[in-house]
Amino acid sequence: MSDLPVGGADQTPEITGAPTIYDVARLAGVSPSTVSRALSSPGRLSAKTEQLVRQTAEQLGFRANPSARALPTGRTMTLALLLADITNPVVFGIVRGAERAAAAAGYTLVIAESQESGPAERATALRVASSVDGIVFATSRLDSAALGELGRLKPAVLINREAEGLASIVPDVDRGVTELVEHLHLLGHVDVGYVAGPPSSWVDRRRWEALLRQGRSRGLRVFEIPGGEPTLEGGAGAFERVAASSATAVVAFNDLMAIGLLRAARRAGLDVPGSLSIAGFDDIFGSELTTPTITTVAAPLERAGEQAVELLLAQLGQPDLGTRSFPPFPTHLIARGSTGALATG
Amino acid sequence: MSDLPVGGADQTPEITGAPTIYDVARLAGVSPSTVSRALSSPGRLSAKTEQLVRQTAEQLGFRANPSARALPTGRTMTLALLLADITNPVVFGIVRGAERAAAAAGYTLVIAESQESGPAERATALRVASSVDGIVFATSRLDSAALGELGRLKPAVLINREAEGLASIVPDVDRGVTELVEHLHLLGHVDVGYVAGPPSSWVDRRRWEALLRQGRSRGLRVFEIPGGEPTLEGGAGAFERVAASSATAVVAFNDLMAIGLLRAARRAGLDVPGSLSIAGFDDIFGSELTTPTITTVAAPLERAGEQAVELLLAQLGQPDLGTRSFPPFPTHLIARGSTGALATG
DNA sequence: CTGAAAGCGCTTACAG
DNA sequence: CTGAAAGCGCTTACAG
Repeated sequence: MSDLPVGGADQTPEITGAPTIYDVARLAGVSPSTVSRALSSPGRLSAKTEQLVRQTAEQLGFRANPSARALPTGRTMTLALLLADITNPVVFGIVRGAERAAAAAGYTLVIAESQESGPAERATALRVASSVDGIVFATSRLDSAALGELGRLKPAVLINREAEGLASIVPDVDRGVTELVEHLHLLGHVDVGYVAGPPSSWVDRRRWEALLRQGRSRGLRVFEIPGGEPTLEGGAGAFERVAASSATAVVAFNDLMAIGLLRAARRAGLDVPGSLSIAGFDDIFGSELTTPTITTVAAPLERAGEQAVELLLAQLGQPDLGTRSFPPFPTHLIARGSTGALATG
Repeated sequence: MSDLPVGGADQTPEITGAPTIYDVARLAGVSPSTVSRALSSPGRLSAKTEQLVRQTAEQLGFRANPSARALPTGRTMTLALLLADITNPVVFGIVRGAERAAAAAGYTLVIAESQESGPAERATALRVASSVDGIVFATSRLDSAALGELGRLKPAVLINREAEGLASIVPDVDRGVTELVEHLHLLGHVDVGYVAGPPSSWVDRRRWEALLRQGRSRGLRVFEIPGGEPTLEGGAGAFERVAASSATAVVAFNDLMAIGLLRAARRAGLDVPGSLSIAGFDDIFGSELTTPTITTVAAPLERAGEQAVELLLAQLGQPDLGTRSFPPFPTHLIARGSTGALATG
């Protein structure tokens, strides 16, 4: 693109565009292979030659062409991160963690959003697959079969999701949910509703199961309330159903829904937590801003993003790691203002 | 990567890894050049041949290798989006818009964050430059000289920033600020403080200038109050200085700071807006969640992200568009609860 | 309209 | 330790 106007006095033998290893080789008086080796397999040349080549490359402002490098090696040095919804604050931590880990390893991160649609997610994965060395699926809306197919195409790691034969980074949901259940129990709640997330969400099922299991073991009556989209609107939309239920406390699939629910409840004149306790998951930006603040089960998502990339990178080196997974990452309760004892009266 | 176990019965002449145009050519009984043409320059072959090649490619699950394509053409079909801080909700809209526009044009988007550091941003730009066809700088912390240098390396477009010789997408700050000033004026405020953002932020200066200009023309006394980081913490940290000033209303560089300020004010027992009005910029997720909700100057950031990519794409086709820019995008006031008249007494 | 051939900028056995 | 050569998978003038 940066085509310098041709025809000027040539200080250097006619270099158009970016310098190549041939330009470096000529100037350094060595062969192109030597330049390649000096730059990409340090330590395999005489220190003197390597030094000379490096200096010459530096002087010329040489930068290896990634496409040219990728062609013979088959390694693009690029990773993809697939997200269901980039505006969901829950992905921040993941994105930042993944970005950092990728950059630290010299990899570039491609981020693609599929706006909560499974088919779109698959199409995106297929589209980016050929330009990357591996894929991290965060908040995937794909079923196991589709994920398996994509996993055969490229090394892949899942976050917040498990699927046969694929490496994954998942939360230890029970840990945080146990704390949450205990918290609600101590506050005197017995009827606890779970406002469900998208049917295609793997964590939604894990959260529901954990709540059901832990709730029962504490003698709570736990039941499911249909949710809808995992958004503010989805949460608000579930309010009618929550109000119609016997629940004195509800746990929403995520904080976005919990906040939506909270706002709908307050608009309806309900006292939270006096008349209804509300809790969520993820501890997103915003959960601490509401009145009352949202009680939530948090997880180290930034760390999860980092680990997903690290696991993927390890897999690129040793394909047999394809199935291995990190131990589940811990979750914990952050008790805030939206949960409390029922106001007497 | 997906090396099928070798040695099985070969239905097709030994295809290891992904199929290439040679595999398609062999199966279709045409030359590789013909396959290439059929797939990348539709309409230049007989309809019959093109159809045949397409079907064969489909049947084989052929996907052109982007690196191999990029090598002779010099086009990577990839764009980069550089962000100062990915956790700042203000970038959501930009990211989503840019992502959508890029995908629509068949481009892949690389997203890189430089965590509010100018040098890191430059290093990142240099690093990704060789793998992309162009760069969008959103919320850049670089000075004009650095941006100019990078702009000579690759086509570039700036969002929320102007720099000599570079295309940019900037807000019409005056529009929203005029509304804001009028709003504050009507509420009876005279002493208005501006809590400044980062010195390296171009929009920070535009916001301050617009506020100063519009404020003066309405007879307000507008003055600057040192801010700090453009974060919740930065806003909270400025509270002491705000309280020590004569301001009855403050406008913060962005909503993040406005929210931080609001919370610090309330912690200090101040009535907002009874004793102090607070406004921000950007209308981020969260501004509507606080109590009171945040009055803010909003902008169509998603549209801006889209336009930035469209402008960049246009530039790739016609390099002379390098300097041209879209008209400034409109901004407008969203008056909410954090601004009001001073409580009497 | 289609094929043969050269070339994009690297890497990497293969020799020496 | 270093060079010459082939090859990665495409595209694209150049012929016909």
